[in-house]
Amino acid sequence: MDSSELKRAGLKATLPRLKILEFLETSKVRHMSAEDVYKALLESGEEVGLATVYRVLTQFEAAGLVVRHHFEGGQSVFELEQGKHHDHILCVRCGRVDEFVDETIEERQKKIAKEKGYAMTDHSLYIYGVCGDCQKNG
Amino acid sequence: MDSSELKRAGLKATLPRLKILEFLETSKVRHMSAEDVYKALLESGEEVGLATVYRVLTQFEAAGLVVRHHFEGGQSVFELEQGKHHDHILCVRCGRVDEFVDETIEERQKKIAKEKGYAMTDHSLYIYGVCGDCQKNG
DNA sequence: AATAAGAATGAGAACTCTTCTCATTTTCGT
DNA sequence: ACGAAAATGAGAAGAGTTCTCATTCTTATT
Repeated sequence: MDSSELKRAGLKATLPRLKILEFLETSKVRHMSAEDVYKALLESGEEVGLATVYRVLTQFEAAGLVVRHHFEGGQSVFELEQGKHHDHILCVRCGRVDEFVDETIEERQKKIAKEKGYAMTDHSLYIYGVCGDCQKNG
Repeated sequence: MDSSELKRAGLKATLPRLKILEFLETSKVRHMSAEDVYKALLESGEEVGLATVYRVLTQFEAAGLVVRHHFEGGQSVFELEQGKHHDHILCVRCGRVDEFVDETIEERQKKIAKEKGYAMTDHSLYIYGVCGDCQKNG
């Protein structure tokens, strides 16, 4: 396990943090709730408390290692930071998540914020729909 | 009090529903949580249970009288339906909420959904920032 | 490598928002 | 006005998340 990423983020290289980071980096699923991370670690035999998972994910978010999303459904979803901003389109049927970037939308948002007199700090855009597979399968 | 709106929406004209609807229609604040509605009714001497407020707002949403938003911060916020779709820009400092419509963004969203193979059902766009007043005052 | 000080962890309590349960009350067609 | 069906209110319960605090781990220093 490599602790340099944590150190670079200003976090001590503790075992739980290393395990969580490693899991996020090796998982094929990119968007996970705290509970998802907790369960996955348990199943792979790692002993990490749920409170720690929440704490660590929040720290990772503050450190910019991870991005937190508020998809519909109430619980936070975390995603490894990949450097490039993107928005999400999700399937309301199966929960699938796809990503996209649209420069035109980005520009319009900046324009709107300026027009309304806001200093824009952030934005979130979610498109909901039924994905191709779910349209076929009923 | 006018019960025709409720009847039109397929809901019995009960006292709690009338009071809640009237409150939503006369309030100057347009975006309110269930708790906000509950407290406001209490203060004006109306006896309505919190569970009923939640239930009724959810029914109003299903009936299309009201739109539910998931602003950051965990709790649902409700807004009287005004016929015309719009998105929101909110101040992270004072909580102020402004509305906007941008046809270009709407179009791009449809295009993206189509490209990704989704049958779009809905979308949510929130811009966060610091409003003009808050920029001046610190 | 041992130590000591401070930070992090884990278990469960606690908290917030929301929904559920069910006995009681209200609505509305007749 | 009556009665069946629906709605309400109070509190319990549930989901997700944060907090508390005693114990354990990390790391800088010997």
